[in-house]
Order: sequence, then structure tokens, then C-alpha cells
Amino acid sequence: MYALLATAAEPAAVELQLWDDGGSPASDVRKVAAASLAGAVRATEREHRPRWVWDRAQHWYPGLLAAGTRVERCHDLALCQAILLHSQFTAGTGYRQRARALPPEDLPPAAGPDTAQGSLFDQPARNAGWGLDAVAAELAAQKTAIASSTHPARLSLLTTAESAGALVAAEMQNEGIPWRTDLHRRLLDELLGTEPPDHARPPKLEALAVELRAALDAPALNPDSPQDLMRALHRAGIDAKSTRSWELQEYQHRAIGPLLAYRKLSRLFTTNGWAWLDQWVRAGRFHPEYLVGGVVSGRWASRGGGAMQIPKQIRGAAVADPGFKLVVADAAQLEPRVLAALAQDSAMAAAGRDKDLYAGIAAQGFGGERAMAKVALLGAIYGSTSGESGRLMPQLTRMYPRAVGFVEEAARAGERGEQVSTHLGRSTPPVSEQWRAGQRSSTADEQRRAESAARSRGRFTRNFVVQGTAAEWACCWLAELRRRLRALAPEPALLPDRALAPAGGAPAGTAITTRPELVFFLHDEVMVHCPDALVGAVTEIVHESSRVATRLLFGRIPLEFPVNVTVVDSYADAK
DNA sequence: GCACTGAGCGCG
DNA sequence: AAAGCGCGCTCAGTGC
Repeated sequence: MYALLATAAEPAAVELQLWDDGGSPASDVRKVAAASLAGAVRATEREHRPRWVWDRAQHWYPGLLAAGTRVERCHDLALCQAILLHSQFTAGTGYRQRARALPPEDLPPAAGPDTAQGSLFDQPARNAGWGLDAVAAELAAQKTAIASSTHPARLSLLTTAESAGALVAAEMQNEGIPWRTDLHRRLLDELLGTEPPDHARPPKLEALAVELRAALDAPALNPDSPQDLMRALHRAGIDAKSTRSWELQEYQHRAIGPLLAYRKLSRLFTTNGWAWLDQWVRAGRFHPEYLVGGVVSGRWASRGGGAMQIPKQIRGAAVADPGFKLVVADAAQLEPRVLAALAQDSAMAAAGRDKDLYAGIAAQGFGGERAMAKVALLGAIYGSTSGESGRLMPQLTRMYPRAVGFVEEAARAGERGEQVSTHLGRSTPPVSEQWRAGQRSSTADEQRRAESAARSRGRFTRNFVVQGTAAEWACCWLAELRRRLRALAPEPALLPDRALAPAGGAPAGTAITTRPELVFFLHDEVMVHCPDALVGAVTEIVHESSRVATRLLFGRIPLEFPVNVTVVDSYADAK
């Protein structure tokens, strides 16, 4: 059962259409004003449990969530099209010719309770949206492409997981990470001093700048200017070739201490200081925007507030509401395990029999040196040629010829300008004509550049197959986790919607929902904001979902993907 | 004034 | 010890 959702020709109106799985024409067409969309969707969801088909979840779902409506399943045409257009698995299906151009990405968010009051001029782009016919046609084209591809089951899983990811992303965005403004401010106070007016430099930072200028005998130095700083360092006899912290560490000079301290605090002040709090934290929640499949490899990206770079320094401000815990889980050595599975390297799988794959590898051939094993393995996945990991490669190759051979092959294909694919069929974009032309260059200088470009692309494709497949595993994990969390606590969280709560009602950070909610996801890590009573059940679900994800991707294999779970009040205490 | 790049650094 | 993958964000600096 599908339910199609599309913009109609008139602004501020949308259409729903139900489809049975045979793809027979509309059996139940509802045309609704945007203002009542949430109600119509809720009713349809209750009666039919359909898979919603829409151009982009990101344009419909936030509005529905704001109006208290959750959706169980969907097919996100934009995300799936992005996969199918480039996938090597669909190369022979003719989908590229049949695919329809998507509506522009900057359509306004759909159909919240307020949108009907907006003037027509508020939503000019709505007219450019898809109608039902276009939605139906694109869905049919995608289904055909998947069915006639070289790996229908894999692409079907990938598009389903990606679409579920779109739902998770919107829900997490809506929910937000519990964020204690008071704790964050206390932290800033301790590290930076009292907040100065007008975004001026805080006291402790200013003091370090003064100390630094004195140490370098440069009274006008702007420590935020790399050029300015470089000149001052050289005058003081420090002949560093960059001003990177790790390089400056090597020098003995009384300016280095204050400079490194300044760097660290300046970073905190500018990126995650008071301005960040004002901009990104509302009502005790940090609401970043997630971009599903925003990275070429299929990883998610994010926009707003730097959600994927929350420094360890401030994680103490992410604290569960009273009566709740944070269940924080991360997949142990996800990428190396993915490599072992992809390459079907049973020696490496054996090393991962216990929870710590690196320790297992160290025991098999690096004299028990875990750090060495880790550097070597990551070097293989990233394409390192020099340094310690480069030196360890021959040893690693002797131990795991299949695993190393697998990434080597991906690298060689990339160097030849070929595409490579993840396990489920996300492929690298084809190389540009410019790249290809560069490879045919004649002069010695051009040839050196071409070889360097080829090696660089080899490192990219080498990493792509592993990172991208790891992203697929994580997406399946997340989707299964979401499904099971819904089954655990099926009551929708309609107790008063945060957006509708009376002003001055619940203070920031007070519990509003009573069900466990996914609130954060980062590559191989998830966070569930979980009522105390459900912590045990949720922990079990997290583990079980990882087993399901492994099964879905790889079938029955002699390798597990263990997950580390910690139950904490504060994110700072996770791991 | 705006768009862009590079340096630097946070995360996985 | 400081190379090799993928990002986002901020500031300085540059070019228009």
C-alpha cells in the first residue's frame, strides 16, 4: 500500500492518493487544504498504514511533526533518485533517461498548522512542485529500475533504509538533543570568564592574547591572523612552516604555551560559545538539521550548529531530562569490520571474534601492540603510504591478503577512472571529463599532476567502498532501532506538543514526551533519550538492531558487529 | 558590501 | 607521531 503525496497546481493545496501494491490507479483521492494536511495524513496512516511517497521527506515531514503527526514508512523520491542515477547496479536499466527532474530543493517547509494563513506570495516555489502524476511516474520508474537492476534485493534494501533515514532525521531534528543552557554557561564562565558585552573577547582569552603579545614582543599582534602570527613567530626565532598546533608543540619558547591555550579557548568561544547557545538552543534542546546522504559516501552531513563536531569539551551540557537517561551506543570498529565482511576475510573475522578487533589483530601479528594494529588497519582503509602505517602495510598484507587486496582493487579501479560501489549499490560519481583529459596529458609536469590526481582518486575510491558500506550498516541499524522503539512505545507523543505548549509553561529541559526518542546520530553512534523505566529494554533493542542490520546487509556471516552501550545522565560520561 | 578560498581545528 | 578518508564552521584575506 502506497500513499502518494504531492503538491497540486494551486499553492497551499496538496493531494493524497492511495495505491495498492499492484500499482492500480487511485482508489481513494483526497484533496485537502494544506492546513488540514496533518489531519488527513493521520487518518490515512491509522486506516491503511501506507508507505508515503513524496518528493522529499525533508519538505513534508517537519511540518507534519510540528502538527503532531508521525509517519510510519516512506519512500523518498529525491534520496532514492540520487542513489539510482549513479548506481552501477542500474547502469543497464535505462533509468537515467526516465528519471524526472526533481522540484527545486528550496521549496518552503510544507503544511504546518500555520501555512494556510500565509499569503500566496510566501510560497512561490510551490507551483513548481510535483503533481500526483509526476510522483506516480517517478515512483514507477524507480521501482522498475530496482527490479531490473543487477542486485534488486540490495537496492531495495538501500532505498528503503535511506528513506527510513529521512524519517529519523526529521524526527531527531524535531526532537532535538537535550541541552542544559545553564550548564553550558557555567562551563563557559569557568573556561573563558564572564561573558563580555557585544561579543567582545572574553577575559581569559584577552589575558592570553596580552601574554602572547608580550612573549613575542609584538604589541599589535592579532592572534587570530595566521599571517600576522607567522611573521611574529619568525621574528621571535621560531621558524615553523605553519602555525598548526601540533607543529608548534615541538618548539621550546615561552610564547608557545599561551598560544596553544589561546587557540583552544578561541575555538570554544567562536564555535561553541554564547553566540552558539543563542543561535541553536531553544527550550532546552539543540536542533541541528540533518542532511541524509549528504556525503558522497552516503554518510549524513548536518547543517547548523556543527552537530557532527560537538567537542568533548561541552558534552557535559547534553544532559537527560529528570526521569530520563541518555542511552549512548556506538558500533565498535565499524569500518574495519565492514572491510572484513566485504572481503570475506575469515582471518580478519577471526581476529574480530572478541569485542576488540584491533586487539585481536595485534595478538595475531603485531606482538600484542593494539595501537600498532589500529594504525596499520586504518592506514589500509585510508590509503596511507608513508609514516608508521605505511611501514606496517607489508605485514598487514601478509596477514590479511583478502582484506588488503579488496581495498587495493578499489584503489586501482579509482585510479583508472572507474566507478566503485558499496555493498548495497551506492556508487561514486563518474569522473569528470576534465579529470579524464588530465590523464591524457603529455608534458612531464602535467603527467606528474595527473598521476597525483589518479592516486588521490584511488584513495577516495578505496575509502568509499568501506566508509559507504559502513554508512549503509549504520542506516539499517538506525532504521531497525526506530522501528523497534516505535513498537516498544506505540503511543504517539501528543502530550502537549512542544510547539503548542503555552508560553511560560514547562521550563526549559522539562520532560515533555514519555517515550524513548532517537535524538542524535553520528556515523557509528546513536543517542536515545530514554525514560528510566525503559533503559533495559532500549539497551536490548540497540544490540538486537545491530544484529538485524548485519543480517540484512551481509546475511549469515561468521562476524559480529558489537555495539558499546553506555547509560548516562550526561553525554560527557559516555564511552 | 558580497562571494569565495585557505588556514586551522572540531568530529567520526 | 602528526602522513592517509569523509565532513562543517569560523576567521582572515582577497577579488570584485
